[in-house]
Amino acid sequence: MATIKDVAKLAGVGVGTVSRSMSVNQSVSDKSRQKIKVAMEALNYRPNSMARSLSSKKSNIIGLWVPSFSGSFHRKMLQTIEEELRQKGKHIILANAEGANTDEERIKCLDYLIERDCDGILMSCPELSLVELAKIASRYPNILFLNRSLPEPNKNFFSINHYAGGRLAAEHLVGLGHTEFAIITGRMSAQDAQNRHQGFIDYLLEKGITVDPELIIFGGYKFTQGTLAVKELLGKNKPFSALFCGNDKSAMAAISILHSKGIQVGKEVSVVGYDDIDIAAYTAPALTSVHAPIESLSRNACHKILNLCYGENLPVETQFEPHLVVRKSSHSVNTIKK
Amino acid sequence: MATIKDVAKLAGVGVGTVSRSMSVNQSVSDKSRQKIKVAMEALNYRPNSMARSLSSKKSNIIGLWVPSFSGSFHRKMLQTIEEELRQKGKHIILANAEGANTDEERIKCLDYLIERDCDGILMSCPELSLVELAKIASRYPNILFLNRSLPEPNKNFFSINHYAGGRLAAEHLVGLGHTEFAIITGRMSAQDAQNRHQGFIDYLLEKGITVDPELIIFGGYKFTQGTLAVKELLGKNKPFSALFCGNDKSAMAAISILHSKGIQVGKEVSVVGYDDIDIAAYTAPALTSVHAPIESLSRNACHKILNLCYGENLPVETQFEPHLVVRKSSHSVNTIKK
DNA sequence: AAACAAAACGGAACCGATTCCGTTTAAGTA
DNA sequence: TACTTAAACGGAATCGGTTCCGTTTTGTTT
Repeated sequence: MATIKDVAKLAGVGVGTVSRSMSVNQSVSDKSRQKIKVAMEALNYRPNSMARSLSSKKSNIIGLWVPSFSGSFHRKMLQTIEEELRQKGKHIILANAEGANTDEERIKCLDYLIERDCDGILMSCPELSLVELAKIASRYPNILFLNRSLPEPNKNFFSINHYAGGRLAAEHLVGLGHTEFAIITGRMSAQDAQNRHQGFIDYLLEKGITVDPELIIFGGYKFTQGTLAVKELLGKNKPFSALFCGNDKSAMAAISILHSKGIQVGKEVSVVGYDDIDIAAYTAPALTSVHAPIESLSRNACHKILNLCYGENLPVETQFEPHLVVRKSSHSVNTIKK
Repeated sequence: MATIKDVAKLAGVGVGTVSRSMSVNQSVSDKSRQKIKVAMEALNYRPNSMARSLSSKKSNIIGLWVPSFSGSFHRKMLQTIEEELRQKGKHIILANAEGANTDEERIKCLDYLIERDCDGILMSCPELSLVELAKIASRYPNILFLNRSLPEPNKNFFSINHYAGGRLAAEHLVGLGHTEFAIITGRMSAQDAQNRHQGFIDYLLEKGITVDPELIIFGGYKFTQGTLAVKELLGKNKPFSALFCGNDKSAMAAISILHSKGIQVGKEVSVVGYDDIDIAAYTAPALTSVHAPIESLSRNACHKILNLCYGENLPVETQFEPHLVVRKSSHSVNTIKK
């Protein structure tokens, strides 16, 4: 593989000139630029990214920490971030914490990214405590936390107001006249699952409605967990007319099971999901869901990390509000009663 | 940040000794090792991976090219590869070709990986022609192709025998007594979709069964595409008792739509999917599917790239046979008739 | 104790870029 | 034409590791 020296020799110029010719706004004569261009093509020259990184002290790599690839939430995030950073010529390396069940393992997973000299890291970990996150941030400055929030707004925490999202779902169902609720939550060790749940029940409480504790199943965000949770729910043999699910995957599982038991979703039971993933519009019936603006969040986090690591000056927001998308899986309770 | 020189100075040894102490099987006395360890800890030393890469001419990065993150197929692949390579201390960088619709864009996406000096590349592209792949391979030696096959077996092509998989599905349904078939395929520009389809209809042909061309919908692997395809299918108002779907996502969409139309899947209509993704066991009814051993394929491809790039000597297979997993969505046609 | 092989070691050379510094060339002004 | 100033340039120093080479130390054998 040809090096910059080979190019310089063939073009009859110094290595400095070749290097300068590769970046804009550097004073190199058109004549030299042309000679260098010819030489590069003749030698099929491609700059060595490792040498570049070493001398410029920029790896042009951003690390991305995700708790799994399975969920639509993080898939969307991954997809958006990859697109956004690739456009800027940056590369991402991945750490999937799927198998990591303890804080220690989660941090080991992070160290795997740090050791590679990423310029910055985007971390979407719903489970590490805020204390733990603070420790991490002090040890490693260029890190942003996605889908996490602090009590007071912080420029390095990008969050969706899931509490408000939970309230939106409750408001919608109460508005439809429902009074008997069931809930399938995500893993309650995760901050976002807590917030969604809390928002939901807080709104109900304000309206004087309480949910039978037996009808709250602490499930998870996976399809399979949703399946098990609904089965458990139905096993209780207690009436409910509305079901709020922690995310769309578990809502889809719920719809599927309810359907197979001959219960008509959108008529006998209203189901509301969360996240508004791509396929929510295509389930049968189409799923009413709280839309979480993951894409905006991801893009803004990318902007911030670009500002931080490469001196760009892109606009950044850190707080994102969900909104409700009403489809066919939720229906007025009055119709049901008659 | 402390460098190896700082460590050497503090430990009172040469830089060579420090470097040697970091790799096993290098002759360094226990005394020196100890002094160096102490110095490293005192300085909180972490080797600079870029400098390391430059001098060792190994980036320890493997590039991964995938056509999208959306499908379960590639998600599983990504997950397996990430796990396998991380275990070996390698890092992966991603190129998602989601938006790439032309060969040119797909190759640009590949160049994005090459420019980063990956030691090797794993590419799972179902759509580039074999000629195009050959060109790529000649330009860039350390590349393996996943889920692609050549007429004759090739050590750099890792493939699942999808043709046999298609036949398995057909054999199963014919065995159940079905004679009236409908098919929803993947995108026929993709090699694997072609093979699955060809295997299926070839088996039927051998049994003297032909499929009404109107009941073959050229759909896609996405849930949404499946939804549209089934609707189109039902719009034809032609009878069929068995439906073969190009993958599980579209099969799930089919089940959902059929169910909502009051058609009982597993009784009136048998549905067989392909891939056997994790949630296939949890749909209602549970999905009969052709199991594609993506995990094995991915692991073996990792082994091969480790052998190729780092002189390891792991066992490698390149051909993988699918098998059928019978669940509740397929049923004998005799029961239906009575 | 002498002789010798093997282990341990220090340090220079090298990997392939970027950047800084001092010099040459070109352009503009009087 | 002579002088000034800026643009263009060549090449050395640098980034932080690995590895090779020649020397010193250690340990074993006679």
